[in-house]
Amino acid sequence: MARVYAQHCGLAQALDLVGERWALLIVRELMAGPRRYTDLAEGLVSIPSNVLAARLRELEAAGLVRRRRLAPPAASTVYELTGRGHELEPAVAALARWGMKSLPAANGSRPFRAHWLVLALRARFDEDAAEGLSESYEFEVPGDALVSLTVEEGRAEARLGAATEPALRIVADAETLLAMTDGSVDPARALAGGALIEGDPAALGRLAAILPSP
Amino acid sequence: MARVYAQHCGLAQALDLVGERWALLIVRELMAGPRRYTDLAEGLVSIPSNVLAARLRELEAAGLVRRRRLAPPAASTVYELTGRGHELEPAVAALARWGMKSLPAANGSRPFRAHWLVLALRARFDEDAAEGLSESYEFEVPGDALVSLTVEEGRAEARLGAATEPALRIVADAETLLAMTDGSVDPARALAGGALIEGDPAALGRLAAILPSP
DNA sequence: CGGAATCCTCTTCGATACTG
DNA sequence: CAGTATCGAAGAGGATTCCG
Repeated sequence: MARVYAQHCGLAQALDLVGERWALLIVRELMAGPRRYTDLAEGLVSIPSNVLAARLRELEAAGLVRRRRLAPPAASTVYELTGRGHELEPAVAALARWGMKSLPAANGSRPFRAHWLVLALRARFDEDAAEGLSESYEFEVPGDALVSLTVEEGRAEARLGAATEPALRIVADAETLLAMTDGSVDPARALAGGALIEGDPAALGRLAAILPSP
Repeated sequence: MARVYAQHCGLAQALDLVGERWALLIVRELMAGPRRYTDLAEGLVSIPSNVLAARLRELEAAGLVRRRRLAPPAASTVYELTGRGHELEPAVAALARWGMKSLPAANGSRPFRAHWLVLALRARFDEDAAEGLSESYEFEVPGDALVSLTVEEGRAEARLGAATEPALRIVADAETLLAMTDGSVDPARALAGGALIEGDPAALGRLAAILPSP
């Protein structure tokens, strides 16, 4: 085993498992659900194919990722997080929350993917501000991703897919949506920039409250 | 700038700043307070000297670490976290909490340092279980570190140094203390193994409650 | 002795091309 | 679609040396 810290420290142990380059970004990709090899490559933007293959092997060996062969009609292989892999979410969200604060405003020079919204929403969500709240929101990038944030009794779940009876639907391009959830664009400015908002206008304020600026 | 992800994603941004090998472990070392170059090298156990120098330069350039020259009597340079560096603590604690779960029981084969207790205590501390509690605990490794955990109104602070009027003092070797805070050894077993416990016996139960197994 | 810079080797990464 | 193969460039690891 090469390049491990092998120290009796939880942080060092975590980094021995997911500290290598690209490893946590692969976890990010899988947080939104199972994905195929090529989807992963696309979502990771610039990962060399050999490195992706190597990391998947390592993460599988570490018990964080599982590969599964889909049933015949869709004959394809997908990768998904194991339970242990899902347990990384609080740590990944905490890192994302920290990183957001120094993220340059979206200006088109950095690539972004609509499904990254899932992590951004989880990272931004403020449990205290959402106390007692129960409603859902839907975000759509036409022709790309559909992301929903469902709050139940103050607990949030962000995932790919439609929301059931969302109080609010926001349709915009990926750049605008990511900028909104990063806090660099507020809903009013996004609206002016071409975003389409449907639903209860008051829900917009509640949404802003439970996704405070980082 | 080499090897950056440059993606519009908080996690990628965080990893661009602290994702390189050794970077987060340097943050771990500095969480317990300012340290000199040689202290860092000792606490990181096996870091090559050139890599430590390079990382410190990068972390300083990123605004996470500051170098400071001490006043004449102690004429020496120390490194310390900036405010932005301290903000990493929740993320580091979350990673440590995750990593602890798969940390092999302390068996002497992996190096450990007494001051890692500071991170271990912060990672293990359970705010919900500590609600309303106010008392402090002191951990000592004779001839090495003195660590205190101070809980005030359910909020914890772990740091190097003595506690004021601790409800409990535990004196043991580093291995035993780290194993205790990892949850792999319970206080009763530690006592049997030679740990010295002074203070209110009931405080031992309260301590175990606010540091649940990972 | 603290705080590095240097030299060298070895591994990994990044980019691209290629194959079952 | 799901990887493997190849190859140059960059970093990590280890030991040693240098400077105040």
